[in-house]
Amino acid sequence: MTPAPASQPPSIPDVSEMLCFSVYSAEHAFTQLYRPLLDKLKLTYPQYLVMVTLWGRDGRTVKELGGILFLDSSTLTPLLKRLEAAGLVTRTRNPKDEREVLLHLTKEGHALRGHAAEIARCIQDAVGLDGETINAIRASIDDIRDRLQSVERS
Amino acid sequence: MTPAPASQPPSIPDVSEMLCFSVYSAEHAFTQLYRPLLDKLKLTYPQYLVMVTLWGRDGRTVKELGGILFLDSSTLTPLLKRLEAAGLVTRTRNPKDEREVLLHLTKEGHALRGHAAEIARCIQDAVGLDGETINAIRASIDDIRDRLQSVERS
DNA sequence: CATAAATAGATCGTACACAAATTAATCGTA
DNA sequence: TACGATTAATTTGTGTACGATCTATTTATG
Repeated sequence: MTPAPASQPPSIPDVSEMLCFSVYSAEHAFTQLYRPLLDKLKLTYPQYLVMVTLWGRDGRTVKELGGILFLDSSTLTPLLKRLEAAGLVTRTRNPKDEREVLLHLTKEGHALRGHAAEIARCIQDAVGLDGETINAIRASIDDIRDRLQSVERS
Repeated sequence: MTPAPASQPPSIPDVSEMLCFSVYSAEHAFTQLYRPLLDKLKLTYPQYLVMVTLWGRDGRTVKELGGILFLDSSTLTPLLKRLEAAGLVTRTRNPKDEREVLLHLTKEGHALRGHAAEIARCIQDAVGLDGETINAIRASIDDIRDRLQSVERS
């Protein structure tokens, strides 16, 4: 007597064999690895991504930032208010178009950049793969993301 | 005359060139693609992952489920209570060890499995890559996840 | 067998993440 | 130029996520 009839009608793959779960769990692993490193800077991982974007270029609008990070303003507004409260960024309305909010790094915000470079090195070491290999994997993942996004829009 | 002095002291890569961001944004893209499909089942994406795990095998503890999905009880308890309230799972203390909570699918929980198979097909189509290619990428991502996790533990 | 240590869940506080609704400013077109 | 449509950001409500803490139960050790 078998303990259970193997599996009901439509067979669903094991969660560990699903691509979406690989991505989901890898995302968790990155977040967990970043957490103790970012704690020293009093930044969360999404806040860090925002800071990286602003270190690249200052004076962007919330909309532009959201376009880069694929985040909506309802996520960014409270996050940016926390960064403002922490003294890392300023949020000012664009005088040319009062609908827009311009984001600028403060002196303290710029100063964090140095520590962030160390963190990037830590993460590189943790992944432990050469740049060539990482770029190839990154290209694959970006390809999948773009495919998913093009379906979303259709 | 260059428009800006290239970059301040330590150079941080563009966010779009960071592996962690690829994973982060791909995760978003999956969530966004799943959302309208799962809305029909009144499930969120993390709830769906829990259901997939339970469709694979019933009667697990919260601990076991968390081990598979890399989630802890403070995330799973409220999520499972919502699934219970939706009539999809039951949560009962293990009489053999009252510390544990056993998770079982209800008839309604089992019934959803059929719809889920359709969703899996939709996602496959969205990715639009053959199984061979997907498996290779999945292996790469899982490898990175495992590397990150082994560093976390050390 | 009594009590300390370990374990499994649950609770609480903080911070994303997003849909839907709201407010304010700008644009398009008659 | 008036005014409806569009746009940018904010607010609100729901649902993850997780660290820290707490409770209840089981296990280990004297």
